[in-house]
Amino acid sequence: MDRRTATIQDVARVAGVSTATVSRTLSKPNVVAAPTREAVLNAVAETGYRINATASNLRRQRTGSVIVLLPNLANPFFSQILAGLASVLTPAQYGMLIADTQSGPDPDERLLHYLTSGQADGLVLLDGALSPQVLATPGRPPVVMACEWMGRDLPSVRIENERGAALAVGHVARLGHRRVGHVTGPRGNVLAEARLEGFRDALSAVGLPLRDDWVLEGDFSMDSGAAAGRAWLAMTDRPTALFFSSDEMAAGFMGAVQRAGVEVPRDVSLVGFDNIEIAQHLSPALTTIRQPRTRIGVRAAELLLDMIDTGQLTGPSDVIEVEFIARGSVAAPPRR
Amino acid sequence: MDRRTATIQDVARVAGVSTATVSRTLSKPNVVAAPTREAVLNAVAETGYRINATASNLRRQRTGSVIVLLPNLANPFFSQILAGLASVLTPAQYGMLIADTQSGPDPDERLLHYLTSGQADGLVLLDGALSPQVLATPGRPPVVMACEWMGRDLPSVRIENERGAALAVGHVARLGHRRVGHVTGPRGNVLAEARLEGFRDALSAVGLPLRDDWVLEGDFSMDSGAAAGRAWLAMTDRPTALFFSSDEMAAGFMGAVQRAGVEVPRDVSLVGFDNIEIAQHLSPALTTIRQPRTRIGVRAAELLLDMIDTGQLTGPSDVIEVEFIARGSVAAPPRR
DNA sequence: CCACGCGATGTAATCGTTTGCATTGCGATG
DNA sequence: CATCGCAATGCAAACGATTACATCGCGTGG
Repeated sequence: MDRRTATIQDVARVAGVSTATVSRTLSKPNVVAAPTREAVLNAVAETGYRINATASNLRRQRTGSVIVLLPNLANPFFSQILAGLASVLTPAQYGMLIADTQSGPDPDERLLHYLTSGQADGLVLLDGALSPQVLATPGRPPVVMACEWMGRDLPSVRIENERGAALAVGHVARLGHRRVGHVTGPRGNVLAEARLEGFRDALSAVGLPLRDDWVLEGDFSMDSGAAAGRAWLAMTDRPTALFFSSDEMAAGFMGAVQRAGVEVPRDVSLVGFDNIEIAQHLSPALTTIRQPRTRIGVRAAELLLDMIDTGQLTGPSDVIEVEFIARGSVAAPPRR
Repeated sequence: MDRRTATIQDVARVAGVSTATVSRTLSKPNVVAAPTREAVLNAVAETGYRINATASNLRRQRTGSVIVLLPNLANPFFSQILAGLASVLTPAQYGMLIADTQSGPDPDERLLHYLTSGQADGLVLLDGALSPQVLATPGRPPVVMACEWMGRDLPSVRIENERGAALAVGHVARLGHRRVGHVTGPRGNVLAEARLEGFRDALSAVGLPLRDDWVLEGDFSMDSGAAAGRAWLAMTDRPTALFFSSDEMAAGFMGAVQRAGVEVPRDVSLVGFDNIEIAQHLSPALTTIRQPRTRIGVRAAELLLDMIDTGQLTGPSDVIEVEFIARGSVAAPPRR
């Protein structure tokens, strides 16, 4: 029928009112009289009018979208957080723009770019490796850190990393393990540090020694877990239980040592962190710490929308509980 | 310094030129004289001017972003495709808007919404379950289907599903397996159908019987793979090799039967599809068909940008090669 | 010497909404 | 009956960029 898409002018003409009335009917229906409202709505239906978001945003000095910055899009770890974010942002009529900090040259550069570009009403940061001082940018939009976090002054959603480590260590200690090791996340990562810290504290809380050679450095990936597995195989004096900073690493470790003939949990007990989907499907199923990633996304989005609505640059932070999940990868230590 | 962010007017004033010249300097630098250009660029630097994307888009009748519609954001399968998409869209100055078709009420409704909303210059569909007739919308933006696809008239990027199935079946047949089963993807899914078709054809090509009771229905998920594992355990007359429509299902199957004491590949051989990251870290490592998901995303984005640039609603399709990856989950069949 | 062409820049309309302010009409109140 | 208040609507100015068209200078060829 119409060659171009209908504008508010077309609707106004068809309904016999001004564009102002059309706009008001759509945004605050209660201020226009019932008959008028009906006429406008009919005209909208007749013309197939869809509000032009760009024009609306320009006039209202907003963008209608939030940017989610994450370190690595290819990492499935973030998918569920994204799903949580989307489940809040979409109903609230916000678009979710995804950007990868790794792919470009300098991550900080990218963050700065997005902060100043005015392309978003708010940012969600899933990358804790970005430097805090960038956030001093004047006139920047509200920012929420999810999952990883840095400055204590920035609103954030995080989980009980230390408590997760304590649950893991407590569990294996209770079963009689006295030789407990840890595979960390990447150096400098806040989550990794917190879990390492929690591991250390938990060890001393249950009176076990902390042996530096039993703390292996990983980077959350399966590959690094497999590397840790090979390192463990090469040890002469091995820990009997290991706590991993991520399920991925635990899975990589398990595969590596199993292929070398080691039996889990008879020869070594493993505790992961995250409860990713594969955990329950491994053989043996992986004992782990569950962190509700969807909820992290949901809460982060809620916090951000609050800040956008109120125009605040600060806001509350939220800590989400973790849960210990006992499965088959842990048993009493082998007898010497 | 400035309370608000600088506009093009501010730059024009500082540089002592008109806004038109500023705009031209930024968009087509070669048409302005060198000294003027320099003055403008200095003014831009001085004022900290950032072009207002919303205003620019309004005037240019575009949005600067593409929408990626996917069935389920929480499914890590899509992360790498997203990464591929982002790696092309971001450098091309396009924002990537992510939307989930599952979360809303009616997926078709959602698609229609995005097609008519004018919020994007193009769409990438990762969900083949959407009905084709929706795409008849007049004035819709260009659409590319990635990975899953439907009408043959829509530009798409797909992979050699049939050939993947043939590679898998050929491999196990060559090792002597004569009892080969299949675990499918969800009924109605294009990928699942193509792989099932390829499986059937491959069987008859190598002269093996197709037994309906050896074709189990799954839905790509690990859970459904584990269910298939339990079904296999309950069979009195079992296939000795299985081809799975996804690695997830193969992993779920493997875990389930291993926990029941079955040894892979001694008792049963498994071939997956996708080559997800975990495949090489399982014990035994999973033999599978690699599909380069990042490249799927890259190609889809390239096709879409081409269509946007040329204003075409049609375009070429692309088929991406798959590759057989031999690992430890396949061996000769057990002796009877 | 004049006209013409061309390169560089300015003027102003335009994209499609939203919204402050003015206007209108009508019932209520003094 | 004049006035006031209020609800409903219209008018028109933004929002900040892009770009068709006009203008201006200047060099060049007839």
